[in-house]
Amino acid sequence: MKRLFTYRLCLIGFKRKGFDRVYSYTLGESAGASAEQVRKDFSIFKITGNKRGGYKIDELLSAIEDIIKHQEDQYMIIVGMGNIGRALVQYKRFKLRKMIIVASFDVDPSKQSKRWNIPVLPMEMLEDIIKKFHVKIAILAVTEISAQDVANRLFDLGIKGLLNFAPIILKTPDDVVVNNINLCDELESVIYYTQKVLE
Amino acid sequence: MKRLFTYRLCLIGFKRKGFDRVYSYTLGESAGASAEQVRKDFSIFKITGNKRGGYKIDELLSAIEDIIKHQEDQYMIIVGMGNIGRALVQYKRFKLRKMIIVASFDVDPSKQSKRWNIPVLPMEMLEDIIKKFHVKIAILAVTEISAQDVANRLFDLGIKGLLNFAPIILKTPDDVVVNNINLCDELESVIYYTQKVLE
DNA sequence: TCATGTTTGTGATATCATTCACATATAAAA
DNA sequence: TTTTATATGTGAATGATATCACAAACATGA
Repeated sequence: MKRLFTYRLCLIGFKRKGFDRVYSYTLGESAGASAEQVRKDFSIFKITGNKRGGYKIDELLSAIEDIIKHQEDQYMIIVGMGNIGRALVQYKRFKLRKMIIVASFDVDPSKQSKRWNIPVLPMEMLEDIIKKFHVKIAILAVTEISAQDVANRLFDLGIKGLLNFAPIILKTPDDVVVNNINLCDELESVIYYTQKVLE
Repeated sequence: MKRLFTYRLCLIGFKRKGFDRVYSYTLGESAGASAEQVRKDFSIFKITGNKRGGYKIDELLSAIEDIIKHQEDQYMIIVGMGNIGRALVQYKRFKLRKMIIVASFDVDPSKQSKRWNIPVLPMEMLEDIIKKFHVKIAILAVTEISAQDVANRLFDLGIKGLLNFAPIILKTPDDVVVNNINLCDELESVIYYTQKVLE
């Protein structure tokens, strides 16, 4: 599944370079997987190519889109307007992927201005917005101190998917999906493997 | 390896809550792994607990630190002062983990002010800084258009580890470690699994 | 001090993921 | 049209990870 996203990325790259076909070998090379891996992955999802001719990039891309599909706009909120929250609010790429941030929230009233393209609201308005836009997905970018409390509140209000930037493993109900991004750990992992490569 | 970071996170959490011991079951529960998994992981790294008494959190933590170890400060640079670059420059947590961002870079002269605690320099100064601080690790937060070019330049200047936020799979020399973070994909993956959980 | 219940540490086993190997299809060239 | 070289698609083999099952250790309470 993770690889599907990588393939898509590579395919977009190939398309930009003017190709209209790829071979499992080419794609694998660029995505960091073996050719067989690529073909197996596709066969699992019943994506089929052309013997001898490889895969047509456009067909492949739309097949992948179908699997990852959410054709409709996905409304989302961001909670926590610190460094990361602010960066994400302004991140333009979300819109291209039909991911719409309808509002952001922060406890700090001084952050509740409308300097950004998206309103920064007080926490009391969480319920209103979530109900109004039927928000199911939230981005959590608060401190680790308040992360669990805020998360609980979001779960109570019906949030079912969370992208969590707080450096803490949240306790979550079974029917909620959480994806943790810990920037320090990601960097630390780079450092670790770099040191290993350098013997 | 990935789990080691998760364990550390959980252990810090337990410590904050006042515990001084954990059991494989407790830790696994909180880290999203089975108890056996936790013990196996530890046994691989020769981390040993106390039968019946579990593991002492402090000992465990320092054992994990030893494995992930980089006791010395790690000097790093950030290239690209867009939304993400700016957020990372201000991200305070890096310092706590001995990861020091010595400078950031951007092609856009208008961004080369000293508003931040860290200087924003023109690309021409890359070599100077990398040489001066013996920088081996870089964070890439430029657009996908220029990402490959900038990356190549960094590799030429001796960068061996890269945390890449550009939505592109980079071509890299064998002795370079790259860790990709694609925010859209991370969010999309949340959406995907959330839809799945909701049947 | 001893018995007891609990938790670790780890081979054996099972599950999952990747690679191999090759039959099959087919685009392109002759 | 026929040949041929090249890719796919997929079972079988291998390798990697996770779970099971249980003996050994030892805190704790009687």
